[in-house]
Amino acid sequence: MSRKFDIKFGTETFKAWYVDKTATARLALQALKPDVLLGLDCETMALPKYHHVSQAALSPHLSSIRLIQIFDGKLSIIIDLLKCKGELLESEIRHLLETRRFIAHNAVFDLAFLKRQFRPRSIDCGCTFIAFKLLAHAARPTDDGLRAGLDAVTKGLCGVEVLKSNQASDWSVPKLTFEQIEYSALDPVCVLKIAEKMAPALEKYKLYDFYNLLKAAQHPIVEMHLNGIGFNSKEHIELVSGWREKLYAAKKILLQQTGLDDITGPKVAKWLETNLEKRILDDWPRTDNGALKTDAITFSDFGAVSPAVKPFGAFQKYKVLTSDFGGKLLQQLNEETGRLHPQYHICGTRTGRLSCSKPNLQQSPRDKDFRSQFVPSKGMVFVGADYSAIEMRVAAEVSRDPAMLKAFKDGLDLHMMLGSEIAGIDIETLPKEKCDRYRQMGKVGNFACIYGAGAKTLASQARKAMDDTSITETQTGEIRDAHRRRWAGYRAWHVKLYEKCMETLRVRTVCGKLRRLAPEFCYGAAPNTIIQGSSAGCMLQSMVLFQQMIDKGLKAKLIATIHDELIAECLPQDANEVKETLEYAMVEGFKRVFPNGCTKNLVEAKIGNNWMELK
DNA sequence: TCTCTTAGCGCG
DNA sequence: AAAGCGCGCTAAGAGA
Repeated sequence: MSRKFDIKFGTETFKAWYVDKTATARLALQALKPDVLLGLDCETMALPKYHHVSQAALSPHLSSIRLIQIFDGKLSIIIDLLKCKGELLESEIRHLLETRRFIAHNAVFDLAFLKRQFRPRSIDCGCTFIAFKLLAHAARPTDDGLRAGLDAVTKGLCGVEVLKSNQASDWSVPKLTFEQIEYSALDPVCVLKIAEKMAPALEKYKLYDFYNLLKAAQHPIVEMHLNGIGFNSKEHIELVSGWREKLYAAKKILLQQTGLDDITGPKVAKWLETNLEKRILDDWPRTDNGALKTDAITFSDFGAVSPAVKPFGAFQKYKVLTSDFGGKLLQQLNEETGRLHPQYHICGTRTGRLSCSKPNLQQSPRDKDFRSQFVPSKGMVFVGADYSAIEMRVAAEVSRDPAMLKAFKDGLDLHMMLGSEIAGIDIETLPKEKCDRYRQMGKVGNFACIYGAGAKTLASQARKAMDDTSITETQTGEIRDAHRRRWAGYRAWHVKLYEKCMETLRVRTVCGKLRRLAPEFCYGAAPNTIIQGSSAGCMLQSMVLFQQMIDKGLKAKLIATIHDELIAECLPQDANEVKETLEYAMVEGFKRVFPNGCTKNLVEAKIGNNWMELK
């Protein structure tokens, strides 16, 4: 039964209108004030056939929208889509979505459902969650204790208490309680109210340009989530059983050697404490709580001095592979699509990168057999590309180091260049058999030193990367010095940035994201934020551009992004066109951030039948 | 039994 | 003078 009632937001009172008749729903839509920004929220419910799936209501493939709530500043309408149906209503909602401006809290969630259910050509929708995170990162040095839920933000910005109990309630019941309806009416009100509070702050911190980029990026990001990625379960199961065998073999040896009942980090630490010689224990690194560290780098560092610690490394590798990537992925396959549907979190990091979860595609092992399990839909191919040495490129662009800039312009190998500096010999005269080793040292040096790593960190990194426990801190101190000589302009930029940062305690990426830093982070995190964050901005721009090409008719789907890599899929006969378009979008995305930047050898896309083949 | 923290590790 | 950074996920262990 349709119902009109009053709702209170603090001291203000607004009208609300719950509608459960199709004809009335159309009247309610027409009652919305024209031309104003609209607060938007949806409540979703699992489809009956997926009631057994936990959290099904969060997946757009396993559930549908129960309520759409829209607030125009005076009136909040709640349309019950379980009761209101029909093509006419659907086309009117689609028209509303295509022609009005909206704002929602964590809009990517609502957008995924709205896109699937109403297929609008586009939706102009801002996001108060993104805005809140941007402001938090600009104002606070850490995220500790930060709550970004709609209720917490409303309390924080407007001082108004709203119960969020409705969010977890069952939205699939045939007849909603009045409480459910009342609270659902309030959600879009909260969104519009906090948006009004945040707008001047975004202006003040000069965050609007970056906010608008993230707002645009919602579209490709929702597409990637909805599209998902194919996964070969059969091959995966075989690979994992191989890992398990290796794990058990390594475990058996260790159990015999140590006499322990199980091999766990804390137990191993205790065993080492009682079994290693004192002179080794004195040098062994410890955790914050005083226990012996039991990580791979420590084992690799001490493998040379004590043969007893060597077998722990291999065990750990397979322990992680089986627990993180064995079986867990299969559980996340979507029952409706049979695919993985990772979630990308806009503003999920303080630098401006995306983060990813359920599953986190970004941490997939580089193992060939593993990556080859990610596949296109039947009859399709992958087209993928990554930015070549994007962080070094951005380091060159922001620092204006003449040697780095020239190296990119001439298409040279920057790792080899640092390698020859370390060797103290010109590249041409460097003996062939020594080239690989020095290049690898140069690579480790380039990646660690731009963020201020010292000899100690560098030594651990080099020992692991080069599988050589004999590398000393004296040697890596020389790598650091060589880096400062070879890229002297970069060093000067870094020092200057550090000094400025210690005064302002803030750093801004080229794309405009502002980050507040604690003083102890001004040395390493400041250059990292600028370089990593601006690189991420290039990718955001390129995703937006590529999706625009798709909207204009390019026959492709966006599938995934892994920081500097973008993957699409298409029919084989369209692959060449898609490949060219992807390269264009990524080069253009870089140029949006660095209009005069060097794009030589920046991107080369590949066509393949699985993720591994794109490398 | 559940929740929270710590240590460790996968990736870029 | 010296200082790697950014995530998400898992198991183990501690505490409520």
